[in-house]
Amino acid sequence: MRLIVATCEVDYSGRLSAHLPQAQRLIMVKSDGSVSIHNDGGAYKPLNWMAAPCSIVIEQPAGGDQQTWTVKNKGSDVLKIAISEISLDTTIDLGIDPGLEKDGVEAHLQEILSSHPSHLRSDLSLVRREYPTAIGPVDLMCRTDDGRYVAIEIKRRGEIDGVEQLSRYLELLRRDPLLGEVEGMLVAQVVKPQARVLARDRAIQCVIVDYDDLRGLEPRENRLF
Amino acid sequence: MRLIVATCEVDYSGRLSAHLPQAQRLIMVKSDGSVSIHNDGGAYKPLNWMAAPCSIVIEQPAGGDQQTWTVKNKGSDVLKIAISEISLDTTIDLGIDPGLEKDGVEAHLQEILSSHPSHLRSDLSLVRREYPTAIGPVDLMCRTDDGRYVAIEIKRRGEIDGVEQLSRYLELLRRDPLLGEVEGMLVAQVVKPQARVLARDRAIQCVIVDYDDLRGLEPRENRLF
DNA sequence: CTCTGAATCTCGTGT
DNA sequence: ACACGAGGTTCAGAG
Repeated sequence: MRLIVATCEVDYSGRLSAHLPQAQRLIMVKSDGSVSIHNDGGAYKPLNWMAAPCSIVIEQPAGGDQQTWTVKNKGSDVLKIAISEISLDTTIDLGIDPGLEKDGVEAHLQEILSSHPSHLRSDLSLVRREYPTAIGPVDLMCRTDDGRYVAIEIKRRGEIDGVEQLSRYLELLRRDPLLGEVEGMLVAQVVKPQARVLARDRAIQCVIVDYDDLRGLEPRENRLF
Repeated sequence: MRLIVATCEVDYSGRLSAHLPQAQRLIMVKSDGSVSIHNDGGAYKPLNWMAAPCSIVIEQPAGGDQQTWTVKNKGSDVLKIAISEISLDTTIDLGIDPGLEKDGVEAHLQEILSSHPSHLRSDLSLVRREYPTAIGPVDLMCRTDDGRYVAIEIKRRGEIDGVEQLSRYLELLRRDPLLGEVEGMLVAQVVKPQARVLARDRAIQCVIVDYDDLRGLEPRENRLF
């Protein structure tokens, strides 16, 4: 990884056109050739960047202290960086990274709830996870004690898209005479107001779950915290 | 901005739990207090981060060369960084950034097409941009030579969500007796196959536009390229 | 302020 | 390779 802090001016042309006036910024060049240009604020997203794979051509006019970098990728994206007044230029080999270990996203919610569908409604038992339809799998398919099917969509946050998605599944599932009148249920940690209204309009039940509560349902094992 | 290259081990707990085994990485601390931890590959997204506003507490056991950083934000997110073997530690004041100037996204497409609706279909003329409905504005409302209304949704990429969005608008617009039978049209630079099928099913016309062609429709002015 | 939708999104997964 | 969905998304704009 190469880190350069310098005064620079940047032009990007590709999926959009963008320009950065002259200012001091950090230029990060990763070992895969990707380049990103950071300012000293905002979140982690750089002001400009070029993702790997890409090629870097550096031109240095004889005698001048200014460099021009031309970074191109396979497509028609071009990043031009004019660099002057370099105040840091370091290259360090970081080696390979062992990678990030994650835990606690939608897949985990689905895993827990598939073992405890009655946590959602007392009369439910699991038919199967990832129940297939022609346009994709329903997260959970359950059945009530008196034999009605309930299609369940699990989201971290319940938004309008989730309701639409479940609606499409329901439309297909209800064409299957073996299933009969399939109910719909949207499960999420929070449900946005617009999604709630749309769900109500389509007779889809919304259930709010608490992630910490659900973790309590799991068999105790090696948890990080 | 402070740049540290060091061997570190990281734990994040918050909306999910994540762990980074010990390895050499870049730790970037911006002047707003935000922290991000980068490896030497992948795109610009860091392996772990904490967005501003947040607080950093640094503990250094007496005599040891290891530091522990605890970074917390207002919520319950916590980032713990154990740092050893520092190979770079630099702080540079970058000053404020004049900011990014963009050009060429969906808004620009809409702007050009609102001036040239006949580019989409020869019989169209503009009624108004951002035509209001109860659930949000339609990008363009046009009218055919023989007086029928056409609601147009403009996207950079036509995906299933865009069709759903336009469908909701159409459902509302068609309740208005003053408008009569409103047609739907999805305009995009590319239309994904699933979106195309759904659009066809709902009698929504798809139109592919080429951004470079459209720029040619604009009055020539100061273009970057 | 919150909420909504776009993004040069990035990143995983499955076909 | 491409398509699709999720994200600790981030970001800008509107209400």
